[in-house]
Amino acid sequence: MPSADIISLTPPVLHQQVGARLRQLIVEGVIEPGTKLNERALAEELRVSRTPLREAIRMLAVEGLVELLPHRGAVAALLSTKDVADTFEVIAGLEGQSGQLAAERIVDSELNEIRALHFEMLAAHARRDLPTYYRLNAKIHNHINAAARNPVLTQTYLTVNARLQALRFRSNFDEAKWSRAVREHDRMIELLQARDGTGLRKLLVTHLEHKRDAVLDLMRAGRTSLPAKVPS
Amino acid sequence: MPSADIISLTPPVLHQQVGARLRQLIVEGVIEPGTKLNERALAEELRVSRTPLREAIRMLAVEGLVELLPHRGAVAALLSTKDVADTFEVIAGLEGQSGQLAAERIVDSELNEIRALHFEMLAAHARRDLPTYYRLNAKIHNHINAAARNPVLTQTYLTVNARLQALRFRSNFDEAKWSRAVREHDRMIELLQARDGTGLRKLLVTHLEHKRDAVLDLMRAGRTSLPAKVPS
DNA sequence: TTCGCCAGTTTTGCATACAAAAAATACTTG
DNA sequence: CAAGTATTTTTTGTATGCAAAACTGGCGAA
Repeated sequence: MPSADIISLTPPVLHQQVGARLRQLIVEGVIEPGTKLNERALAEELRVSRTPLREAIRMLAVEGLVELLPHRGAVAALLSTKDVADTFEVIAGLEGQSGQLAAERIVDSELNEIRALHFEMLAAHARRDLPTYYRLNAKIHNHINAAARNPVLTQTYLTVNARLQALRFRSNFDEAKWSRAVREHDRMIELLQARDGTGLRKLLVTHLEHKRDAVLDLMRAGRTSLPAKVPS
Repeated sequence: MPSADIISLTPPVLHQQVGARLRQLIVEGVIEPGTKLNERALAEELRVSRTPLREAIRMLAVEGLVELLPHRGAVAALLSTKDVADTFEVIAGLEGQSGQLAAERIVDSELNEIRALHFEMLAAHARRDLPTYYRLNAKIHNHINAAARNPVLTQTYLTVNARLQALRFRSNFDEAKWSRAVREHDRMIELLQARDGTGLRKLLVTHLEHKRDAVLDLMRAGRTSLPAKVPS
C-alpha cells in the first residue's frame, strides 16, 4: 500500500468518517452479521446523505465486511464455517510471517513494550477479565505485526483480521483453551527475545489454529449469534 | 470473503463495471502510476456520471491501486522501492502458503492442467515471446493458488498482486534471470507432483524473492517508467 | 526575482432529484 | 381459500446541482 502522508492535517472527509464508524459498528457486532443495511435509515442515523454512506459501504465491501447484492442492498457479512476456517488459514499465514519478520527486526524497546503488555494480559487472565484480555491480546499481536516493519503486511493483516473481530468479540474460551493460549503467549516472548524467527512463525501458526478451533467449536455449538450461512 | 453467488444472473451494476474497467486501465499501465484521476474527465471518457465513478475510485483505493488525497482527488498508486519490496514480501508469504496448501490438496486433473500450461510457457520461453510468457506464468500461479482451495487466500493474493501488475507489465528479464525463473518453474511441477508442501513453499518464496530483485533492479536502473516516489 | 496576496476558475465533496428495479400489498380468478 | 397477477410502495442506482476547498494566474511589494 502506498504510504500515507506522515501527518494528515486535513480532517478526514465524510465518507471516510462514515466508513470508520460503520466498520466499528460491524466489527463490534453492534450491527449483527446478516443485517441488511438500509441506506435511507442508516444515512439518517449517521446524519449524512446517502452519497457518502454509499461510498463507505462500497469500501467496506472491498474489505469483506459487507456483501453487496445488486439492486438489493448490502448486508453485514455473514461467514460460514468454511469462510471462517479459510480466513483463519490466511491470518495464520500472515501472522506467522509477521512473527518471523518481527523476530528478525524487532528492537529492544519494542520487545520491552510487548513484554509489558504481556504482563498486563497475565493480570487480566488472573482476574478472568475477558474483555481486557482480548484488548491486550489484540494489542500484542498488533505490536508484533508492527515490529515486522512492513506496512503492506500490516494493512493486509488488519483488513483480513477485521472480518473475524465480530466473532472474537462474542466467543468465549473455556479454561483449558484460555490457559493454553496464555502459555503460547509466554513462549512468544521467549522466541522474540531469542530472535528465533522460524520458531515464532511455527508457534503463531499453531496459536492461530487453536484460536480457529475454539471459534469453530463455538460456531458449531451455536453458542455465538453467528449461525453458519446456509449452503448456497 | 463471503462466497459470491454461484451464478450471477444480474448484470453488474455500473459502479462495478466502472471499477473493473478502471482496475484494468491501472493494472495494464494505460493509466500510468502517479496520474491524477480527474473525475469530470474520466466520467466523460467512461460515459458515466461522477457518482458511480467516485464509488469505483473509493473501491480501488481500498485495494491499494489508487491513493486518495482529500479535497485533491485521486492518483494512480505510485510505489516507492520500499513499497515494492514490502509488497513482494507479502506476496511471497501468500504464494508460499498457496503452494504449500496446493501441494497438499491438488488433484491430478489440476496438476495436469498446470503441467500443460507449463509446457506452453516453455514454448513461449523458447520463442522469447515475453508477453505470452507473462500471461502463462500468471496463469500457472493463479492455478496453483486455486488448488489451495481457499477463496479468502485467492482474493487476498489477487488484490495484493494487482498492485504490482503494472510494474511486471513493464519489467523485462535478462537472459540469466529468465532462465532461472524457468528452472524454478520446472522444480515447482516436481514438488507439486511429489506433494511436497514444505518444499514448494520454500521454492515459491525464493522464486518471489528473485522476481522482487529483478523488479527492484529495473526500478533502480530507471528502466521502467515507474520512478520511485520521493521520500516523504 | 521571489514571495505573497487576491480574484477567477476548476475540482472535489455532499445533498438532492429522478429513474429503475425489487418488495410489499391488494386484488382477481380458478 | 390458494395462487397468481396487477398495483402500489419502497429501495436502490444514477445523474445533477450547489457549496466549499484547492488550484491558477496576475499583480504588487520586499
